[in-house]
Parts: sequence; structure tokens; C-alpha cells
Amino acid sequence: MQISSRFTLAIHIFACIDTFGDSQKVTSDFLAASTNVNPVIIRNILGQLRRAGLVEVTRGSGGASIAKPLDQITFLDIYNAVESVEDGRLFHFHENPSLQCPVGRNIHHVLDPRLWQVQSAMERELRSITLADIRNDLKAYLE
Amino acid sequence: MQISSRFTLAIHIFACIDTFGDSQKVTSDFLAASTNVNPVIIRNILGQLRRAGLVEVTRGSGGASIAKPLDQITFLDIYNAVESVEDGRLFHFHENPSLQCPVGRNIHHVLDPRLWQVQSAMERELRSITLADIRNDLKAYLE
DNA sequence: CCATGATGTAATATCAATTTTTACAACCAG
DNA sequence: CTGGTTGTAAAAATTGATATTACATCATGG
Repeated sequence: MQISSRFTLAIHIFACIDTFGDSQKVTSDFLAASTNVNPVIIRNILGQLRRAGLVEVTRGSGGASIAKPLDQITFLDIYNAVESVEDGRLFHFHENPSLQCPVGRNIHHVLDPRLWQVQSAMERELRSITLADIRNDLKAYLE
Repeated sequence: MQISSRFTLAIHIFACIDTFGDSQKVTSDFLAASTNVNPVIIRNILGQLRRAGLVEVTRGSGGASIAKPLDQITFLDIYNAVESVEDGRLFHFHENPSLQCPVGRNIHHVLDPRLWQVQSAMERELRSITLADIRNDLKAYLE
């Protein structure tokens, strides 16, 4: 199962605010047009990013801005903000292994550390990429 | 969004075959009892593992066995066998970013290599864990 | 050779999460 | 106070996972 598109949408949103924020007001309708998703989806993601302290959104007059320097916002910050999985676990464990079975009784003890090991590797990589990297990469394409 | 429980189920299945396969026939009903999921789910996963060359399942008389030495089956082999995502991509990209928008037009070029970078880190970690590790860990609990 | 107990698979139902869409109250600025 | 915007709720549509029923197919022991 794939990680939801809210993650790539959020990065797209940041790229738009960074690119267009100086010259115009970046509203949810503007972002909806650029991403081709419904404005309500944009507003919900902006809400998650706002509660995580990554963007500021002004009610009434409208428009969003980025709350921190780009090199201080990592992919992991964004991932954690928009990908709200229970307990923050990447892997879904089958719920009720049999306690009558020696394997079923111990599979969690055995597997949990290994699953964390994998998830940690992914999070480490997510933490190593910042929005400043994206700005740099994008700048090369925009010229 | 989480990775489906088919992955942890598959590992549970391997652990059962390895633990009980010598002393008894390991059927889909047996595995369904140990994992507490429906036997058809087990049979479907066994089918995916069989097509990936990781297990052998005998029709008619019944029972499953492991097709390779445990240290030659990695978590990545299992993950790829049971987690059938289109294109094998971990991240779901929003489908139709606007080609009218400079950001929308380039977001894929910018983001795709970064997403692969993250996915590769995860796959590298999955590749580093084998079923032999799980047998070792489980043995400590079974004694 | 057939009765039994398995597997393989299709079909359907249920459930959960995502995504879309409509609607509207709250809000701010000119 | 009017126009454009955000925040949010609610409902529908969509998708994928999981459960369940059903049955054809298969191997084997009696």
C-alpha cells in the first residue's frame, strides 16, 4: 500500500509558495489549480502544516506563507505533519495472533524491533532532505 | 497510510513453517489459526510467495514448505512478493499537476529522484534482514 | 477408484482510508 | 457591508484490504 499523495501535495504546495509567494497571494484556489486537486484538500493539508508550525495561513484576506527558513524544514517534518498514522507506525501488524501458538505468542517481540529498524532508515533519509534542496533543484528547471 | 499486514503475515507464515514444518503438515487452516486471519487470505499470500519462488505448496495432500535456505530470503524478497504496488513505488504522486504552472510542470522531475532516494534507503534496510535472523531471534523466545 | 482433506480461485460483502464535492459559518480588508 | 477567503462539517465516490462463501481441482490412503 502506498503512502498517500498528501505528502507529495504538501511539497508541491511549499514549492508554489516559495516560487510565487513574493509576487502574488497564494490561495487555496491557486494551489488547487497548480496541483489539480480540490481546494478543500489543499485547505486541509494547509491546516495540518499550520498545526505543525510549518506554514502560516491568514484567514479572511487569504494566502499562505512558509513559517521557517527552507533549510530548517525536512521531508520528515512534512511527512509527520500530513501522514497521520496511528502510533506513527509504517507497518500494519495483523491484530490478533493466536496466544495459543508459540509463534503467534512471540511474533510481535521478534518482529517489532526489525520493523522499527526499517522505519528508522526511511525516516533518517527523510530527515536528510530539506525544502532548500527542492528549491535548488527546481531553480535549475525554471531557468 | 500503512503498509498492509500481508507483509507481517508472510513473515509469520515463514516462522510457522520453519518451526513446525518438521513435525507436522503446515496447512492454510493451521496458519489461519496461528495468525487469526481467514484461510483464504493465507492461501492468497502463499500463492504470492510461491510465484516469487520463496515457498512450495503441495496441492491435494496439502502443506507448505520453504523453498530456499533461510539466509537467502530477505525481508525485501518477501516485501516485493506480497506488496504489489504499481510500478513498485512507495509514494503515491498526485496524478495531474497543471502543465500551465511552472511548478506543476516540473514537480515530478524534482521530486522523483528524492522519493527514490528514500525508498532505496528503506529497501536497503529490508534487504539486510533475512529469515535466518528471525529464526535466531525467535529461538531465544521459544526456549 | 473413490472418499477425504487440501489447495487455487472466483465472487461477493464488509470495512477503512482517501479523495471529491457541496455547503456554510467565520473572518479580514477595502 | 461587501467580496473574497479560510476552516470545517457532512456526504458521496473511489479505492484497497480483509472476510467469507463456494466450488472446481488435486493428491493420496484405504
